[in-house]
Amino acid sequence: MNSEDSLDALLDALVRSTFQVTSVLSRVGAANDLSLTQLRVFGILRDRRPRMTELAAYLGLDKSTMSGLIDRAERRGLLARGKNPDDRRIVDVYLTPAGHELTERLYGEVRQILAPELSRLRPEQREQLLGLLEPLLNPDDAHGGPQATGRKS
Amino acid sequence: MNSEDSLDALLDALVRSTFQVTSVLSRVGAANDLSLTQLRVFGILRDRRPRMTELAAYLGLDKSTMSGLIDRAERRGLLARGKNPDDRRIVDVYLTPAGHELTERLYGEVRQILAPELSRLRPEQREQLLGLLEPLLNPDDAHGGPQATGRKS
DNA sequence: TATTGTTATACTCTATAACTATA
DNA sequence: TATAGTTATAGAGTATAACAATA
Repeated sequence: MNSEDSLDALLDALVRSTFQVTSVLSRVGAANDLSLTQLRVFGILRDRRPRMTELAAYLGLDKSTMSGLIDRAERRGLLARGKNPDDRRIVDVYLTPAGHELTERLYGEVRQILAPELSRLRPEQREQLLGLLEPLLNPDDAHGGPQATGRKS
Repeated sequence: MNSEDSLDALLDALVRSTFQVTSVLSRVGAANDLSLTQLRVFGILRDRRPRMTELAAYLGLDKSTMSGLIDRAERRGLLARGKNPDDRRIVDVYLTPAGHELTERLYGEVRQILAPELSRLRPEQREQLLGLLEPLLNPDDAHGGPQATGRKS
């Protein structure tokens, strides 16, 4: 069946490109003693200040795993724990200035590595790719309209 | 600069969809006591019989890490080590029948999870996406021609 | 001597279970 | 009682260094 084959081929390409990008992220992280998971934590913390449980849920990790992860990064001065005055059980997490700097630097490195590949796409192709990735980014979207809806470039 | 912005947006989408797919792969792996790395090993072994060093190089891991990884999977009867008669230093690795079965089953599960999202793309959009991922899959391509070159559906 | 792979060691990542503090 | 987070523990993943076997 043709539709099945096309799905298989796409799935395969998707998985392989996923490993490709993951490999870049790991490499950049490792060069700075950060695991992929920590890189992800830093990415989330770029514009948020979640509590431990939220972070764990978002990453699909146990809260005890989060404790260790945050411990190690905190010990390096890259992020900090804050107390919530309303509910003193809650601990929220945020990047220190050093953590912010590092995060932006790492994103820059990733960008430098991937930009050459992506530059092989013409601008309108990049726009296309961005749109086609949409279903993966919002898995539970009500998929009524065409994919060109709410995004104003 | 507009071209810069479009690159940033695409990079961001690419990283996020990477984490999305990774999350699916991890979940499916974890449900069968396989790490992401082992899943990757199994994916490679699906149609190859590499030696330890090749495998390590391909995954970007140290050979000592490979030893442990292969040890644990071998202990479960999912893959095996073979001796090379030409050069007795070489150890090559291959899936056992049980390993093959498991691998195909896992790929099926991944497919079942991702298919609904990808089905939101029309067939010609899937074809498009497949083509647009090409630059990521072959990072060192001489990028002379259009991306529709050597792949025959 | 150089290469292939394993072993010893140390650290990170991860989950489960038991715990403390707060609500 | 229930929730937020930490700690204790154990196993997997990882790299570095030292090693054995083969070339």
